[in-house]
Amino acid sequence: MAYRIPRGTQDILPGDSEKWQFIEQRIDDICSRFNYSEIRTPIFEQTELFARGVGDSTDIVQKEMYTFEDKGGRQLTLRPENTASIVRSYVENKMYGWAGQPVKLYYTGPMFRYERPQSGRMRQFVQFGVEAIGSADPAIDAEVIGLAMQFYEEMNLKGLKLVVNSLGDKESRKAHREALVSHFEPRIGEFCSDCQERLHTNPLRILDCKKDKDHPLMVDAPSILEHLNEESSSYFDQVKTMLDEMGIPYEVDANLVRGLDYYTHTAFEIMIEGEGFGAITTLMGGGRYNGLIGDIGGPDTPGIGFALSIERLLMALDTQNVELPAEKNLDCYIVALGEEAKKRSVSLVHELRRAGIKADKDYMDRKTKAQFKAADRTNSTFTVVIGDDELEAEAVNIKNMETGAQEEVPLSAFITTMQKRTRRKAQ
RNA sequence: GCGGUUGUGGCGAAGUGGUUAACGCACCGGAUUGUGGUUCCGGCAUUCGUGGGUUCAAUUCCCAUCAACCGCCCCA
Repeated sequence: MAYRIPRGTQDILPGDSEKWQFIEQRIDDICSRFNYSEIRTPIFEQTELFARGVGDSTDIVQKEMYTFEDKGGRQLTLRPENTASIVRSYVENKMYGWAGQPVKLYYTGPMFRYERPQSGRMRQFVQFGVEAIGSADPAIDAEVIGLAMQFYEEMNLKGLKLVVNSLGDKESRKAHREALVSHFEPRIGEFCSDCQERLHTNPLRILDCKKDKDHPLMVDAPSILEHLNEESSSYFDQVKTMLDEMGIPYEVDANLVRGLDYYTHTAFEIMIEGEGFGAITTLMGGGRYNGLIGDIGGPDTPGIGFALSIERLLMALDTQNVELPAEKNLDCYIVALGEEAKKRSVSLVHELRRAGIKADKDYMDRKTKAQFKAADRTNSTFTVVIGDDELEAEAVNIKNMETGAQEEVPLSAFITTMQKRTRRKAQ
């Protein structure tokens, strides 16, 4: 084989594409109920947007971006996530001036990260996410989290765990950061090289380190929750209270940090428990990003959102044996016998389709028996036989594939008869 | 970037240093004329990821390379 699919990408073939379509319908449906509108932004942006938006110290920016230069010498990057793009669009299109604040948006589309592919991790993967921009009401935090939980519930996924934390506002984060530096600095030499780096770039992420998680200093490391100022603390309490009132169970994890720099206040993740999942347990991640819009050059505006991977959703559904509709079926398959009938079947099948009927015919010059087999494979409700006898009689033979019953119908009444039998109407 | 496993027809999967590379599924054809889902019969890899080496001989041994899968880091 001469050409291969690029590493870390996949073809979604018939049999699976129906599952994707189904999920996409459910996304559109739930977002419409929550009053979120779809936004579609480009698949690539200026590299600088991600570097600034996502954060220079993040793994995404440091080692995972697909960056290239175009013929005009512009530095561009395939989007590794969508929030930065949406915020760019929000600012560029001056959405802060729109009627109907907050602006509530959702998207579904491919994201790109240069990673070693493995279970649940691809170089091109599809995220569904929402962003609510313009409101600093804890109720919108609860709504966004509630939307994510409701989505999984409607997909019949079980064993989910919602984890929440607060990263506080700028002031709280600064206090926490200083506490972290003074806590770790004296013994930073005992930590891994990544953590030594993090001490100055982003000490918060030391808490997230898996290598050093058993180090004695980790146990009594300063918690962000202890450094929240009154406003931040009260905000977090309100979000939690609302989740309680909505009947959404959650766990507070003070070490939940998230890998992107822009988060403030509420951060959350949905994990899945259970076997057969490889190394991946995070299905969705999100949080509030009150500084981001300002960082990107817009007015100081609060925002919150989440993103989840469709691939991981499908994996989860698969491990729990949740069936998704994938079967296709046809109303009518035309079996044509003889040269004359084969020619005639071309326009016949077209007429059926114009009449709203799902129809197909043989294109492989198969024998009678094989055409019936093919009809059977398409799960067709009816088979229509047209051969020399029928042509002579100006009629067709309609066979019900379930009962085996056949009836002769005049050609002139064929289409209307099929419409009645299949209850289809012209489009 | 590092580590592990694997690489035989459309798919699944045996196999051996030496004439024609099992088997199952799928597919195609046939079992008296134009009728499916069962059964029976027949067909379907000059070739064993790619390149090189050892050998009289390699799909089987060695080396390299590529790819896939899984794991680490981190994430969705």
